[in-house]
Amino acid sequence: MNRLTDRQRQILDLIRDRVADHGYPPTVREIGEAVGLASPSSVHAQISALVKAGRLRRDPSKTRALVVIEEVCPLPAPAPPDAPDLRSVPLLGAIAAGAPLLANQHVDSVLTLPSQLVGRGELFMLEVQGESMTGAGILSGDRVVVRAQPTVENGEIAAVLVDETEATVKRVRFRADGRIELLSENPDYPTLNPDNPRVLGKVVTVIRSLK
Amino acid sequence: MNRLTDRQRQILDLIRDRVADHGYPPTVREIGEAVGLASPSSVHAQISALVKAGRLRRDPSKTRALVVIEEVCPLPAPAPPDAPDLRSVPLLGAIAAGAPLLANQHVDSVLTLPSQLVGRGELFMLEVQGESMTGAGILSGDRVVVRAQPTVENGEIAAVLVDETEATVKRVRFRADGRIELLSENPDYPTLNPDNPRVLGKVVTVIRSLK
DNA sequence: GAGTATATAGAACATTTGTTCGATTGCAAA
DNA sequence: TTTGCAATCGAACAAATGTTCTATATACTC
Repeated sequence: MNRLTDRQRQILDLIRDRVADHGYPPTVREIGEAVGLASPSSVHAQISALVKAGRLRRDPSKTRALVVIEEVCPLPAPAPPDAPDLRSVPLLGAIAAGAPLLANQHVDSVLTLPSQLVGRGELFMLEVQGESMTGAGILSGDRVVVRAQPTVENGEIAAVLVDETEATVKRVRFRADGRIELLSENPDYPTLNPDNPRVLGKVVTVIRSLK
Repeated sequence: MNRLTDRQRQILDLIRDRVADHGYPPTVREIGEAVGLASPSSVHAQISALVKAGRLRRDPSKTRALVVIEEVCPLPAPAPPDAPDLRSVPLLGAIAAGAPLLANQHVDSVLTLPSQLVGRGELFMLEVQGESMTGAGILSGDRVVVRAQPTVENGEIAAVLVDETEATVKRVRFRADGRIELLSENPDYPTLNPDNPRVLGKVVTVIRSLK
């Protein structure tokens, strides 16, 4: 990622300051006045750059709706040595073809969860996209904790790799002929009969954050 | 000085919440939507009353420039410091009539969850019974993490005490006449119009363990 | 030099937003 | 009943505000 320019850093600091001082963020023109930019469009350009750099969040078509995103300290990977009954569960992003599942570059973030909740074994987390499992109470945006294991029982919900690229969460059915069916829990979505499915593991927990 | 009306208190809480949640205060219309006032002028009237009561500061001719003036009060003990970013969330069992909510005898067990997931504030957990919220992806047996707060925004899912005895999880709708409707997310279940509902808090997280 | 990218300015526009005004409703006091 | 008050709504308006477009200047590259 690119470094921020002095002016961008100045703007970021200003917003932080104003929120702390006044309780609400400044407007585009207020920022311009404070940092010496005469045109709202100039500020707008800088803001957009900051948003693209991931340092600022902006709610479109709302006024005064800027939120500074604080840098997460790079945490050299101290991987807090799981307290007695806590587990560190990595949230995996895109899963590249064939790559070892838990390679570090896939880890988006780590959540510490009690083993009471997620149990034992090798764990990882996926964010569910799409509505195909709403019937089972798994909505788009939910995160599922998966226990890595090469197979599951008939009818269990699992994370499955199809096409060697994408992981989906589906209910698994083993047919007598040895093929595997992936059932959606939503009449609008089809049942999949993938050619080379690979079971990544069993979904043991569903977690949803409500906004 | 006059006492605040329920609605005024609700608006005050809402602004506080929004600043904490989003980083910037709501607009007049957003407040109206959240507390069940259809016209910006109604909200405007309430805001003016709050300003006159000294509970709110408003910068004239600025948008979204509301600042809650906190009552100076005897800091209620600064909440036991959990580990850095972990929160201990008690699972509450039956809630007896009128008894203080977090009395120890109600605590069934405690789950340690990352504040990344559950956020700030006073938290507790309930186990959902019944199918009334399946449409929102909340199934019977799920556990919900609730942030204790005296009110929520229109349309949010909350834990509400009805009949002073039982806590239910429902979607809350504020009507203009001041009454509260509790909406189920399941056509087989009715909408409730309880007489003396008490909002216990907002549902911030849903957790399900699969067998 | 020409060409390109970046930063900024200025004007114009569409939307958001706070505010005002008049009308309506419900309710309690006279 | 009438009167007054408080709360609300709906419409309207003016100001604030985010965004877009075009233009200019500066620095850097080839």
